[in-house]
Amino acid sequence: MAVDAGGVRAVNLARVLSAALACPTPPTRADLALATATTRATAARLVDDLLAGGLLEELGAQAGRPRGPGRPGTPLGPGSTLGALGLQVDVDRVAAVVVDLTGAVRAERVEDDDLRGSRPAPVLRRLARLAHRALADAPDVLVVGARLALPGIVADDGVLLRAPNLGWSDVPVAELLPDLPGLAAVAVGNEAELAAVPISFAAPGRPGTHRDFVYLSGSTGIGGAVVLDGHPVRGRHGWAGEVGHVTVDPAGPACACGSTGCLEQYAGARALAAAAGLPETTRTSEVARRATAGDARAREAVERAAAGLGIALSAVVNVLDVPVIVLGGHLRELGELVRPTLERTLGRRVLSAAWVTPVVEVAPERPVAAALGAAYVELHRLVADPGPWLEGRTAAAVPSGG
Amino acid sequence: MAVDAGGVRAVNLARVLSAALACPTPPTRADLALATATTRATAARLVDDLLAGGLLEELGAQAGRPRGPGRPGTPLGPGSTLGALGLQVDVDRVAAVVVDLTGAVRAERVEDDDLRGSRPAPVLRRLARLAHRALADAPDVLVVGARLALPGIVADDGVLLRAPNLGWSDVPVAELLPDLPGLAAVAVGNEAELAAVPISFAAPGRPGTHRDFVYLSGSTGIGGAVVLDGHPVRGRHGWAGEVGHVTVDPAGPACACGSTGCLEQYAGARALAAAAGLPETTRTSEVARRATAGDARAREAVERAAAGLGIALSAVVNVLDVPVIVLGGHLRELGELVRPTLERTLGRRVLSAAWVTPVVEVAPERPVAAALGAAYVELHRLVADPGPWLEGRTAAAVPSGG
DNA sequence: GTGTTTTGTTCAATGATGAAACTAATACGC
DNA sequence: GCGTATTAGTTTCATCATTGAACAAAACAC
Repeated sequence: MAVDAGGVRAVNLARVLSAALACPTPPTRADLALATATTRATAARLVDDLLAGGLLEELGAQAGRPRGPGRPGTPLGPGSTLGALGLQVDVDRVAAVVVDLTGAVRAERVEDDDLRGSRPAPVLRRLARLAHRALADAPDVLVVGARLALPGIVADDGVLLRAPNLGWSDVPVAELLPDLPGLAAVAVGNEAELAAVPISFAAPGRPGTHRDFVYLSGSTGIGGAVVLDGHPVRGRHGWAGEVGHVTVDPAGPACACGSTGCLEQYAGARALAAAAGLPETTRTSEVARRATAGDARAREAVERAAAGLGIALSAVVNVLDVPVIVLGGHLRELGELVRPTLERTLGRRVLSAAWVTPVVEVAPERPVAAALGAAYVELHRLVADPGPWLEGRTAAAVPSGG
Repeated sequence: MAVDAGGVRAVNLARVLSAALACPTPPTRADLALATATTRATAARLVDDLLAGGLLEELGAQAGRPRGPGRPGTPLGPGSTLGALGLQVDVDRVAAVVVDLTGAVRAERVEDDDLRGSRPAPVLRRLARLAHRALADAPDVLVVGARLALPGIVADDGVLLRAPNLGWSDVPVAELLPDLPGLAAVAVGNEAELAAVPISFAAPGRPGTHRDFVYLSGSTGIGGAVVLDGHPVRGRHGWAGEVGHVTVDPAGPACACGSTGCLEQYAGARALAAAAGLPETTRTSEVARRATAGDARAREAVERAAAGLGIALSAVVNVLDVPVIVLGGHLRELGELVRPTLERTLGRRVLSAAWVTPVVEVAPERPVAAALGAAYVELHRLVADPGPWLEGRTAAAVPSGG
């Protein structure tokens, strides 16, 4: 069973499907044959299987094909009947989204709330109710997987080891979460890592603008994700990305983690508010508003955050050679305010800046980015190996309902 | 040409060969069939091709096989007629080694010298002469590739952008290096990244003790390499691993790179010597000797280096989740002296240390580690895709000489 | 309306693996 | 010493997916 004829078919199914999803414009069977360096005969057979499985769909002939001589091809697109459930528990909200293979959000349920210091079990029951409703909102989508984004360190077996801002520790999330209809299990992942996925991908399987970047996330704390060559760097245990606890200044203020001078003490939402002379619960957008309006203390706080970010991110860039930094989470609000100092610091402290200057960008506004990314990841699992899925429902009709 | 029958064969050849090299004890055809989840018939066919190409060899029947009922199998081992040339230019030496697939060093030529501020062309000519002699030392090895390790930032096209300690800038190394007999081109790579390879691999294709670690290298400067899941993290342009310029303390001493408080200013060989009140060119082993002997300034210098390493490496571990740190280069000499402070700092500053404490190890003494790793990398290229090699020499006999 | 062009389909040939039968070589038991 | 059990390696045939070429379909262009 190393790689036999069946294995070849599985690989080529994935290749054709990936190529189809990656196409900026709906491809025909002939286009896919070209893209995957195979013959039209093979591409057509593989496409037929993918159509039967609902992974691809034949689009109307009008779908923006360039006109010209010759028989017009049949434009193909991702299937709209297959989707995944993305879940998110954050300090500010609970969310559930259903996303299909085209990238369309077929259902979105969000409940804003302050979940700092909450108890896991009730929150997870609430999340399950929300997920139920989202699934009911999209009855004609066959959901092939579910994943939950959590702002903390997650172990391989689905146990949340620690989410400092939620105040959760050693929570067996996968077990506690009530069963969802038609879904075997809910996978669990880190919020920043999952929120970075919609930056890497414009839609499931379709490359986004960047293949290599650091994404900074978070609200109170600062989480991060490093994406290289389109894949998140997860580390030995999947705990990579704790940019918030990189030391900015060993003589700096004490951090709740036991260390001193962590980035979080400079650019975390509470530290930022405190430095601006405001109550710790002040939203970052308010600090940014005051800094823009000319408030001296607010401006100083923002500068301090920018300098801290510069030092911590210089370490990341020096060690990982990532040319792009995307500011997400509450750091979005600071955006242009921190850019000058941040880019200047990077230019000075990054060794390779002489050849390539790191670029700082602001992530698009998207409160449920992590849930969206969670859904994408589940869809990518399907796309990466469609073989078993197709075998599992041979000759099965398109699902008629949830 | 996506994946056809020929592609299957290529993949399975690589699978069988990789499995054979990875085996701790010489495997038989039947063992390989088991290891690659294929049938004995297929494994035997693939092995025969690999034998014909010299990639595998049949060992004597006495090669440590467990005895028992049944027909004894034919133990197989890596071919001893195929090898690669590993080259190294360091501030302290020039080296050329020929390593075969078994991992045996068939030739080793080293010339110690101080190459700080040297001129590239003469050094590269000298390296070529050394390589010639090494190749002549191993006439019965067919050399399939060559790679040169350089202590600096290397671009994809083989240009050395900057090697601060050598004092080289923008050197088109691949062009300047005189041609070597029977070798099309010499690839170029970063010294730390290549020196880390023999830590990942006990022999070509044979896993070493660690799959995930940070390797610290260097003499004057400090280079680093991060290995995750057995593969070095190279970054967007291949410039990852500049641990030496991670900021330890933004208020620290100025660094030649233009920044302040870089790790190099704490744990670099010159900084270490200076902090110990010794001439900058003092070898690190001398500083270590004095510290061990009780010299107060030397001990302070070592402590300062250990603290700096702790802060910089905490950043690396927080961001990348690498559980093992291997001290190579001149940091080997400090070894046990820095371990207590280093491990303590890591324990305090690494967020995940509560679950997994990072381990600090000292690399084995091996002055030509980078050259060795360079040879391994070339051999791995062959192992990863033996198909073209086998086709290129169909029915060719074992080479009778260089 | 006819010719050209490109798409999609059909069909025999190719090539590698899988499965099973067969031969080879050793240990074990009597 | 000899037969049996057991495992290794080889041979042969069937299977399966791709390839390549020929064929049918559907549009544009003159």
